[in-house]
Amino acid sequence: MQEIQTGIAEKLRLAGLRPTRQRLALAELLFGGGDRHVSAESLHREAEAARIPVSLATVYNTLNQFTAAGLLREVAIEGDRTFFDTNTSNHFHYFLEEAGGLVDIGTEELEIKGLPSLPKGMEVDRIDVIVRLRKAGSGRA
Amino acid sequence: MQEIQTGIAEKLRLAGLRPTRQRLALAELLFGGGDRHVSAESLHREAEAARIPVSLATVYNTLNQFTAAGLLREVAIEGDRTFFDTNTSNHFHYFLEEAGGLVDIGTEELEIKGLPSLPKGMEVDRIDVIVRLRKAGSGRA
DNA sequence: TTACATGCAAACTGTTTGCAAATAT
DNA sequence: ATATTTGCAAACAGTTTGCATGTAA
Repeated sequence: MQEIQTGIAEKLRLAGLRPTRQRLALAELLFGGGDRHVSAESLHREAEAARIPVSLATVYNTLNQFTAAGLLREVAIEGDRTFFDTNTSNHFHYFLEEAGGLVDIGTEELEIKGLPSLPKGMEVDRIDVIVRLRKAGSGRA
Repeated sequence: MQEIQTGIAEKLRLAGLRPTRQRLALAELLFGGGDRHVSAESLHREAEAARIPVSLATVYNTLNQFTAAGLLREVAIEGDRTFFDTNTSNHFHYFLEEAGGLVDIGTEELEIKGLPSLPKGMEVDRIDVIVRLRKAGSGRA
């Protein structure tokens, strides 16, 4: 674990990003608590609710910048919106199909084995695992 | 050829879809050979190249209908386009980051263990695994 | 002061949809 | 004959971008 609030401006600086009002506020929302999964829309709504004036475009830009800087991770979910995860370490997800929500699965709990030999000249960048859950009894296709 | 087409028409009928010219042609492209990964755009281009007149809207509709009918499977890749896989059985994917391509990993080769207890009232619908590959030596972030 | 960040609106991309014409049964 | 499907273009949603204004260093 690292330092918490004071570290945010520093964190941005280290990432080569000026700690502006908007970025600080968004970073606070994102990294102030525990691990989070957000979309641009959801974060924007949250900012509005917190009386932080930020345009949606800036939220998009900020999320992309944070991702490029390694502060966030993009989660591949099919469908329209893009999700960002504040937990950038290696871990996997439950995806709640009805609700559309994401929940972390701790890395240590899940293990992948038997990865066959890779196409030559290739190496693993990372592995995304999404366990899709549905209400028990919704039956199968 | 008649052989194949007849089987495909049957397949569509069983799925509750009228075997129209366009659907037959697209189904032929999709299911005529081995397993395939397509996007609406790529399939549309392929159809044009094969002198099959189909509008892009119909390609979209058809892919969605085939997916709803269980003939295709949607693959979750972050980014703009949606991919469809003709292999609907349980299996996983390599994603070639530079090229943007998908390659199957046979199920039996890969194994997931240690799935923790699920949130109550939930059951696993399916598990998506995407092993992201990059050119060896592209270094890490 | 000066380069960078923000906000707005317009632009863009992939995808969906309304409706008239065409087609399958 | 009748319900479905097609194609086109317009509509849409999410996201990106150009440019004038504001702000951090």
